[in-house]
Amino acid sequence: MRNKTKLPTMADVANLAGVSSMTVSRALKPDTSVSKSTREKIQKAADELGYVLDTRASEFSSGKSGFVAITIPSINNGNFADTVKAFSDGLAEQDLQVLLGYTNYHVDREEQLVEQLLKKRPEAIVVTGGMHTDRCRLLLENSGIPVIETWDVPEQPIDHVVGFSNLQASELMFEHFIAQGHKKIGFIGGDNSRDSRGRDRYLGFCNTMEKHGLSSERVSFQELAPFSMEPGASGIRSIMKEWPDTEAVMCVSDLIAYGAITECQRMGINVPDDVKIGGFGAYELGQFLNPSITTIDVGAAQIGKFAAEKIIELLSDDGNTKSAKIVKTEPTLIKRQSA
Amino acid sequence: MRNKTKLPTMADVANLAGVSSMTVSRALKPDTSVSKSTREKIQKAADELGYVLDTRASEFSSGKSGFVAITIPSINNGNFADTVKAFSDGLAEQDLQVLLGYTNYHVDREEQLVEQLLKKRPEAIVVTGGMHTDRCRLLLENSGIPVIETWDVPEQPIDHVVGFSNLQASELMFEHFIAQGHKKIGFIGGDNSRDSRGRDRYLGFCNTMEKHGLSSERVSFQELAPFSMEPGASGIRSIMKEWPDTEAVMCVSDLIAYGAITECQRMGINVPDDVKIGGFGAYELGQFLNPSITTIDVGAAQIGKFAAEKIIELLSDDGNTKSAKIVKTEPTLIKRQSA
DNA sequence: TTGAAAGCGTTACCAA
DNA sequence: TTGGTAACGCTTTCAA
Repeated sequence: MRNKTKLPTMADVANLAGVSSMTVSRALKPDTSVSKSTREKIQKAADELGYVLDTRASEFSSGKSGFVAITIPSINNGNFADTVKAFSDGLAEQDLQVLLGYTNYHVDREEQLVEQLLKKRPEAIVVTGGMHTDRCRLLLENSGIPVIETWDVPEQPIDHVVGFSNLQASELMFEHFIAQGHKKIGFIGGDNSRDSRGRDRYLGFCNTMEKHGLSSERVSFQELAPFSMEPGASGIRSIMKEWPDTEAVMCVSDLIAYGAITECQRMGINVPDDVKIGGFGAYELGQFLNPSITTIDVGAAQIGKFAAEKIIELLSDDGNTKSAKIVKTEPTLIKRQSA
Repeated sequence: MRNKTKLPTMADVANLAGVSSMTVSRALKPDTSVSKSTREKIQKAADELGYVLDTRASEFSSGKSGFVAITIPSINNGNFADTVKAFSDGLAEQDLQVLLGYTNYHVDREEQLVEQLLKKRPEAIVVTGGMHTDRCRLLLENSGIPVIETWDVPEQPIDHVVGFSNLQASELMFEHFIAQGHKKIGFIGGDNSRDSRGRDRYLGFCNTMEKHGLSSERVSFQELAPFSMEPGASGIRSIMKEWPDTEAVMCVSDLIAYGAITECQRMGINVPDDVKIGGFGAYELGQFLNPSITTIDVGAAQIGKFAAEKIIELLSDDGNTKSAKIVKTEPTLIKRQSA
């Protein structure tokens, strides 16, 4: 019904205003040479018809799509949300829209998503991490547009990178534990096969332990469910049961850390006096909890901001200015009560 | 540089495969009559060229955009995120993409956003709430596509509605307080001028109090900052200072409730023994906190799901089936520890 | 099962 | 400052 009603086109506006559609096209954009009187005439005609520009036609005709694509693992993750927000804010001035897709941490889903997004001819594409299927890599390489991998520093980047080393980031926490004199240190993580960033955080644990001649056996891997603290609780239970003298544990995320902390409280273990618990990600909530959570701030918003800046640079670029292929952000330790 | 490289088109694939571009067009879709051998030939040619369909051209040509638009107040709100998630999940099977915009709770920003979205010719649009600028209303009315207002039940709907009465929803909490024998009941809210849903929750407070012949004076309005518990803390301080015998307070959101609870703990007031605190929104976190938060579940995901179903129905519709204009979801009280 | 021609609504380009 | 004309890459429609 409704959909059958044909919307007015530029030609309709042109007719009503008594000008050519080319003039309408110009009058509807700022900074074009149209006499004031014609412009007003056209504006009036457009308002009268309730005309709204069809950007599909406009973008198709001009060859630009006016948006950039970004894929993130999960929409329910405050960190990725921060990246996306900073990213879209950074692009807003450039009249670039952001098309967002989430992969649920699956590379296959990512491949499917990337193809879908590419079909819409974005002017650039941002993906999370450096782990892709072969076909996905190929699609990105052949896309003819700037590609930015984020949240990681892949060994073989496709094109550009804005990220940090998850390995080095997690080392910050363990060095912090060690600086406080602890030696019996543990780690609670998730399924590493699907999440290379989580894996790198674990590797950071192993590296630091090894460097200081400490054991890296105090580990618990849990099935991570979105927005659940249960894995943290199970993880700390299992670690404290097997190694009751554990002094400090880092969790792969703040939420897991919070789960571990509340479980400690339940078990009568004081955090941080008996055991120190560290998180990862610097979620907003962590500062309000009791105890507040010591964590690693990976600079999620910064990643989005830098990615946006890079894209603006690359798109305005004539191909001359060589922007740095790899931009690294600096994770920092946020010292709070829990560790 | 990269952007100058011309991507292959259907014609290129057609040439390479030795067929017409029309045949390529057909071969690339499922369920079309193309002989198996031709289809394979074309597939091979497409792969060889790294061809990816240009949906801009295809959608422009066919007149369908393949996506629906949705606007929400904030991207950082778990409830709205739930709505969006259920919404996009519901539309995924139909090959409909979701274009998301957020208004920051500003009707002016909403107007701007809606116009921007409409320029892309979505096949339907979903907005949050029933409060719009006049021009925004007009744009929506003239859009020629199904419009769905959500999260509320406006008195004068533009078109379709999937929502609930915030007023009735908040009454659930106060009736719960009263059923427990409480009479000295309060409310902590925010700036009502910008948030009609918050205002309706306050009206629910006034209504219920009046109905039971109770005073509705125990109220504190705070400046609400995103992701801050501080307003809850200030609110409860101010209420307990002026009316120390207050028995139960409902907060306009779970986060505010959590702020109020922690402040009570700081002040040596036991929740729920001394004072009961209720929230609103049923955020995932509320169940893990100590005490866990009694709250109103508004069925955020349900709203997204119903909106998606409605859109599918309306789009496949020939205009015959008259789908109900207004779908109401049922908020429920979730009884937990804090009240 | 395949192909040819005619748009879809806008902008780029050149001319007036 | 304006207008005419030719794309843009695909799908629709009709014909073979």
